[in-house]
Amino acid sequence: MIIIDISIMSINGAAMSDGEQEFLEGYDPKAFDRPSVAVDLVLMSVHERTLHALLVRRDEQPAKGKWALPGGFVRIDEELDAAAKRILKEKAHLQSAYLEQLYSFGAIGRDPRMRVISVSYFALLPEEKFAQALRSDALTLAKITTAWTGESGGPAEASTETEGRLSLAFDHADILGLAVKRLRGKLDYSDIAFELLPKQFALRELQDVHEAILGVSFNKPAFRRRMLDKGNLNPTGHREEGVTFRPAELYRFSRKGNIHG
Amino acid sequence: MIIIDISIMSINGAAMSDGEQEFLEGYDPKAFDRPSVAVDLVLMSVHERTLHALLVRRDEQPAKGKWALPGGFVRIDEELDAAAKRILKEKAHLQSAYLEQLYSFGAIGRDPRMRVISVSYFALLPEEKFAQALRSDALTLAKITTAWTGESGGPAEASTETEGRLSLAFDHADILGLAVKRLRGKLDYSDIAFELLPKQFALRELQDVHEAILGVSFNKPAFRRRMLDKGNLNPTGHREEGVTFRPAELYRFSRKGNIHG
DNA sequence: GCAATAGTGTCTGTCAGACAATATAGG
DNA sequence: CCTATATTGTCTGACAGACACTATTGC
Repeated sequence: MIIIDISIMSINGAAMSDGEQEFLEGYDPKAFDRPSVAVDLVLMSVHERTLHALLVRRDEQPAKGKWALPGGFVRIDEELDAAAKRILKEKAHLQSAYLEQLYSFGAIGRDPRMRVISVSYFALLPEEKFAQALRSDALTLAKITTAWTGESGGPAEASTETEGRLSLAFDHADILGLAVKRLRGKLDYSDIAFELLPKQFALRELQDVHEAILGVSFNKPAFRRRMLDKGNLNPTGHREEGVTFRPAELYRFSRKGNIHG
Repeated sequence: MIIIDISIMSINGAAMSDGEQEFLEGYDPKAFDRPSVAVDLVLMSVHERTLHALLVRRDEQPAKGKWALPGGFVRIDEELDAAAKRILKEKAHLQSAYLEQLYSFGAIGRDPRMRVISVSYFALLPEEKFAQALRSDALTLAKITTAWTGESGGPAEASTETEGRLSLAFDHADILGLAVKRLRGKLDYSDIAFELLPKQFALRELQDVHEAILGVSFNKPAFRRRMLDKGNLNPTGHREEGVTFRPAELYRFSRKGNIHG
């Protein structure tokens, strides 16, 4: 048995009006009992031409020893986005990242402790920032694969060189799968690809990002044209360094576009 | 006190390890103060070539007298989707509808009573079903407009013939706006347009739905070709009735497509 | 026949894919 | 010059928009 003191349920609110009090008393007590709300982050980047995510090893029950998405409970006086940012700092040691709310997972048995509703976020990072996050021992960089392609959806698998396929905690394989689906879906009509690249990048790097995420390969001249015709890539005049062949021009993304006149 | 038998916690999955069991017995739920979790529904349809939504007049504080999205609290032993379906039945008197989770809103002061995190859903109905929902006096059919078009986003406005522009409760104008944005975004790559039409419909009706939602008008032959070329519309052999001009062929949507050989 | 809308055929501009050709770095 | 990759140019096929044309219903 678990014994829960219901008195904790009313500490948080402002004073209630009479009408409200009456309204609440007419309810089934189970309707008034509250779930916990958590935030889980899917931190993704492209590394070695493959989609990767950051996972944390659980050192507490439940699912102790398994790999999980970095997450934590939302505080009673904390906005959802603020909770996501806090977890980004606390668990991944990152000051900032592109963050976007993904989906809320609320299946009854997803956490064996109690009813937990998890608001998931997906986060995108340029590869350079992964190193910073990986200073923590508890974190690993896992390769992400899906059995499906394109629209369909479903869970994703995570694996590392040393451990092979990882067993993920809770319903985190589903969350990961949805994050991949969303990423694939938004890639070509939004600007999120640039969140995965450094400030300056070669067009080939941009193409690698697209190919890694969508799992397809593109015709190079057509891809170049398609990207440049959008009018939001500006050549910097700088070139790649340290390559043994012709160095590529580096471009910079600018949100504004080139519409003037 | 509420006493919960922990046996209900294990319906979901594999048996728990010894360590997990031990952990659960020592777990103190008081450690976290919890927000309330609610579900709000954006019930939409196309009526008289315009996007409309179902709103309910609040007869309780807070925001008494204002119009709001039909909603309610999620019960502690209820899945999120199940809560959405329950509210669909209780508040809109509808047995079924296309339902899809939209976004979770958790701003601190969005509900003056207490911290409420609202998981919003958007629902699509064929116009015929609106009549059924409107049997309740508390409900109204409001015309939805947005100051923005296309991708940008922002709040939406609701209005009726009798009351003009409505003042919506809480952050419901934002939720409505996001629902419209999602609907516009998914319209041409998904099958959701057919959720807004009866089983059999004329191509002109399908075009009306697209035009009402996107706020643009299409070239008729091009629209026809685009829809028919997808291969998931089957002519029924039946025709429109009660029109004073040439009656249109009625089509039926089939998810499978025509891929055979 | 007339009005009104359904449905078809054809031209054309846009754009992505294929592929060949040229450019430039290190050696 | 050779290798490897960047970058450009040209052809072509798919497809949406424009628009003129034909078809069918009630009156």
